[in-house]
Amino acid sequence: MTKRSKIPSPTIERLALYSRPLQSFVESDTPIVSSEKLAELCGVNPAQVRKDLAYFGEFGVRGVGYDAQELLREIKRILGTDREWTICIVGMGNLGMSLVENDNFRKRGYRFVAAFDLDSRKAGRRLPCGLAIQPACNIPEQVRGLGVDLGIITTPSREAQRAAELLFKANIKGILNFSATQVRAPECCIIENVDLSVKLENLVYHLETLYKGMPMK
Amino acid sequence: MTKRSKIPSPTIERLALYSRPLQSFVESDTPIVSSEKLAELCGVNPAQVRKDLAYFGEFGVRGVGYDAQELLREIKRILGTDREWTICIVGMGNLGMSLVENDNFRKRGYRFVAAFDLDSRKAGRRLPCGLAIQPACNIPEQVRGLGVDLGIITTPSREAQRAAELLFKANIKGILNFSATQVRAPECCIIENVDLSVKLENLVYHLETLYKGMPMK
DNA sequence: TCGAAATTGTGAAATAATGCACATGATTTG
DNA sequence: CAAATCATGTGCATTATTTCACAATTTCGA
Repeated sequence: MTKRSKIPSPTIERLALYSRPLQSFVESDTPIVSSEKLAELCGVNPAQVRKDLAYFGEFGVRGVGYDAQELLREIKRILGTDREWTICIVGMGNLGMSLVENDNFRKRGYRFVAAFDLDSRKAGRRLPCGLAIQPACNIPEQVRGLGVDLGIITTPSREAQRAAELLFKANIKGILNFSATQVRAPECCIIENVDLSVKLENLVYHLETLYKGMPMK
Repeated sequence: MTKRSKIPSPTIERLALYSRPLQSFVESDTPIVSSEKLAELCGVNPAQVRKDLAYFGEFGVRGVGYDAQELLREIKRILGTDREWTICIVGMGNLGMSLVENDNFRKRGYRFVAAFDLDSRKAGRRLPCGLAIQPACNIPEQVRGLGVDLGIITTPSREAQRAAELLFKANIKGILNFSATQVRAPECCIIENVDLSVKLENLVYHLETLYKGMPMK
């Protein structure tokens, strides 16, 4: 299940976070940025920024700061986002449809190359992006054939595991799962779960405790 | 013994996670559930489940397990999801539209009561759920008037802060921010950020290191 | 050229979170 | 009714993560 790594996983999450303001700095021709500035914009501690980067090398200049463009390039190289990744998506409900059209993904180098739905009546419908919805039974063949890198699951919970199995069959290596169920996966496939209502529940808990005057994190 | 003073925030996140399978158990008339079973379904350690619950009380029976229905009720009470929460959403692009229609939210007791867009040309358009899109300038008055609990931001990054300011003006207490920028907020408003491409980047990093034969989590 | 200011990189301390292991209490079985 | 079994609750050791604090390095101005 879990092997050893010396890189804390919160560090990876934050590297992605840092890249947002860095992109802005590059676009606005701000050549140099300090760990303090970056930390402020990302809501973290400056020492944290430096330590996160230190896991991978020395990218800054003491007394000066970091070259925004260079640091951004390094972070992209570290994360693996310096190349295009292809994605297929299973479950073309409202959420699925919106993700396929999502500009942020495209801008960051992700490209949707196939869209599936378990309900074969949706098959054939053409999406604004040009893709046509395919029946889920096509997944193994299509995904293998296209050499798709990542899968996104946006089916209802009860169908998530079935969608996942089809993706495993296609030998996919990573899945972003938006359904509310945990998917059981073989060793060779990495699953990242994003349960949107969990996020809302977090918010609600904090508001509740705040209102009740209880101490909170 | 209920000691609410120092609740780890991962615990809160997991409580929400536990409620999913618990709901299924209740629906399928499975009255008793063990920490081991629950842990397995959520991909965590059984001791973790017990410890998480122990922060809030003793809900199980030694040698037996937990009453699914009762535990679910308790978790909902703890999280504050035992009542309806009203939501307004700002940014009616693809993502915003899909969230408004999202069934999961409705099932969990969240209700959208207003939808806004900064582009006033979208105003007046009626959504499938019955709401009509309003211009963002209406936020302060409308949100206050309706006593909305939570805000969701689904605008492009560059407009996120502006959307947030309008929500602050309406005295909103919590915001779920889907844009790729960190929003600066006053003390009195809690922000939860959900950057979807950060999730993808995590996945990509793990795949990269896997491919390169590097040790990983 | 020197000293002050700025800012990184990092060892070590502090804090936080997890998981083990076992005492405890419930239930079942022979 | 005793023994075996099961599963919770929890003290404590372990592991993970964050933050501090300061030496090292660069820049700038007098």
